[in-house]
Amino acid sequence: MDITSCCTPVTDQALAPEEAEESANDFKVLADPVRLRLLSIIASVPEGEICACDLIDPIGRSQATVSHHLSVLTRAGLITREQRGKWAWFSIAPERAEFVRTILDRRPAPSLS
Amino acid sequence: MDITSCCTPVTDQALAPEEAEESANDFKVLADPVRLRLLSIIASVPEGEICACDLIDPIGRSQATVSHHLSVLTRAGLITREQRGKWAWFSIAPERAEFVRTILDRRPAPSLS
DNA sequence: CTGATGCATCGACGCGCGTCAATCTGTACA
DNA sequence: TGTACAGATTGACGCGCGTCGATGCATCAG
Repeated sequence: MDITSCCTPVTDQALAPEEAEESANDFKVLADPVRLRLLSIIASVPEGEICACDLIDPIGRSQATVSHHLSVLTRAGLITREQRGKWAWFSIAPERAEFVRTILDRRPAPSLS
Repeated sequence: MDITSCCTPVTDQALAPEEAEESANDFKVLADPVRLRLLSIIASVPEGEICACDLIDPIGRSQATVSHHLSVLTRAGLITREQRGKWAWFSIAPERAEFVRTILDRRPAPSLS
């Protein structure tokens, strides 16, 4: 099917209100610069994981704020948290690695704004 | 490169704050259920375009609100607006059709929440 | 036991944004 | 002209969320 042809529907049917609500909630998780930067830092460390204490300085926000965003990302299933002694270690959720890579590739909606 | 192997960085380097800001702004456009429903309705009409007057009822919001969201989507380059007499016709921006299809496929972040 | 440290949680604050009624602009038709 | 209608814009309101200081809860060292 040629989607570039005239008068061809891009999708087969409209989203139900509940579906739209869910999708919007998914995008809300990604609609914050601090969360995107946290994702990108975690995704780029060679060890594959990083301690929460090493995320506060590069982010430049309070410890409470960083902890809040890490909790949002964890609840969304994008990262995983592992307590190790008094330190919390975070890594990209393995089954979401490909998705996170796509997100951080800066190709979600090029030439917007 | 095997991204599923242990200790392999998912991305090569972290996002700059400005890049993160831009990406977050892109996602903010999609982080609203009304905008997603507008996109999906416009994308699913067989004619490939639809009058603004035919979008108010199915959305179930005021004319002002629908107009506002249409303006956000237009400014983001996701849809195009064409004035025809007293009516405004909207269609999915051709160069974004593939992107919009991906968005509406409900695969942005499956099994979230 | 005691003090120090890492991190989550709480309460409060301020800003941004989705929403709507009212208004304004422009087009169509008589 | 004058009326009717489509739709963008404005101003105001309320809620959600990002933010931070303060506090609580662990763990570890001495």
